[in-house]
Amino acid sequence: MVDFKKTASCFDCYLQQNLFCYMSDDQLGNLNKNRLEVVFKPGETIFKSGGILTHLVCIIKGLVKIYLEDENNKNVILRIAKAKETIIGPGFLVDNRHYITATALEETVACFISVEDYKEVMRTNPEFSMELVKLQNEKIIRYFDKILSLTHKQTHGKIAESLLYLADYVHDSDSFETPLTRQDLADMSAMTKESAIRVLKEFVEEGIIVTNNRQIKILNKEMLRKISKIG
Amino acid sequence: MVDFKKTASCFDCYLQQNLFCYMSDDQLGNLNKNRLEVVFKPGETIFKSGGILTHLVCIIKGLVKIYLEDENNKNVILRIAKAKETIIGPGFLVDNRHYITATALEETVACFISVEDYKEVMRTNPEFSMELVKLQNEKIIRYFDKILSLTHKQTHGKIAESLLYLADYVHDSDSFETPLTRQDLADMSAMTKESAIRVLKEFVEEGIIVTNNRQIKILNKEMLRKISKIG
DNA sequence: TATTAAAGTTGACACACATCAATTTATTTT
DNA sequence: AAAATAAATTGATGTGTGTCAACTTTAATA
Repeated sequence: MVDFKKTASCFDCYLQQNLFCYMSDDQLGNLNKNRLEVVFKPGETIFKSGGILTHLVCIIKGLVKIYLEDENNKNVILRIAKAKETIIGPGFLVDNRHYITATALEETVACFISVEDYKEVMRTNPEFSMELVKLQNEKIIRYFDKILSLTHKQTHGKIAESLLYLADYVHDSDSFETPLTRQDLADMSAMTKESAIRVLKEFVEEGIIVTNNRQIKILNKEMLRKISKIG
Repeated sequence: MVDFKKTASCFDCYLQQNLFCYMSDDQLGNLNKNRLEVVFKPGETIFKSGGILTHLVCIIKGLVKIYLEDENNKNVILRIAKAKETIIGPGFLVDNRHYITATALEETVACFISVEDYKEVMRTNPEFSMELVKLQNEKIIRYFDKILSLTHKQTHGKIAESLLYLADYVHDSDSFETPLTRQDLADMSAMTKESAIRVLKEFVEEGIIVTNNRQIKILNKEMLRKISKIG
């Protein structure tokens, strides 16, 4: 029997998340049968809010912007997903609709796994299901944090938080060139792009960061943390 | 063997949620052994953010305010839980900490079921786990809605939404006496109590609602929906 | 390289909402 | 029933941030 754990790169991702580690070769083989890989160019939509959720998406390579859209074309960016993450929209097991939109920020390779296959694994593998509940709960914790900061903090605190998120989570460095536009930064922080630009400018003037278009370097991280904390 | 489905009132709640419907009498018996019921008076805390999550709470009777607290004692009310609902905090299967605070709004009877017992059921009952993922995902969908309205809508839209929530979900009537204070209404809608009061006053002046302290009657629901929609 | 489009930047202005303070009305306690 | 506490209300005021418009810079396209 083929060792899918070695041939299929998306399974590497799952294994790293402890999601598939209790799975038999039979189960993996079945998953592998229907899965498919797609390459997305920057700006392309992977799936769109309102659409039908037929597959779960595992990111093999790239960076993905995950956001909410409202009626007035105003967006809230929930998070930036990286390689080895699986995007499981909340429509899964509910109404099989997408509530979030996912677009590629850079060239992205995504692996699509059928919802039905996923459900079959859940039926036969309790550990897998528990891991899934855990993953969803971790997301809920992040959303709680987001709700608090978007509602209670003002512009400086919110931009500080977004910069820390980019450095610590997305780019893994205090000096980075981000594919995010100023509008994206504003959508992450629930404000207008003009406000985002003005706050960034102030941070530069105060020597907290240096910017050159999308190149951002954090000089005083402690201060950013403080600003983020006090709001 | 005792029919726990008939003797233990909290199991009625679970059965109504389809959570325990696939469970054997053995499994129910085990759950029943450790469970305990507690009565809370209005204003009393059922569990507190930051505390250890040792039990899941099923509300048998009453009304519970579930909210987030930040460092500056500002709260965001996420939802009002009613009888027959189970409160499963996101710390479950993650770090066993509470991220939300739950307080009784009226006399409330709560049934506590041990986290370990719950996990045991998940291990032996895949349908139960899937139902749990579904419940968590339904919550995430609601939180997405909340994030959008709290960040994009202004005071009138947010209060309109809160009033509709109270009428349609909490009190099941367009005319109700709510245990929520004006401060609570403000915390639900992410604004100050003064703003909440002023918006309510305008709604009264425009003939959309009638208020007498905590007694609220919706006169023009269509208008409320419209205001909520346009923000 | 010229041309067009998109993204970024800046300033002037308006206003929605928070803040603060004072007062009235409810609710609880003695 | 009186006193004390908590909740609700109202007005005056300040300001943070959105809006609009003009302009500059960068990136994309012909």
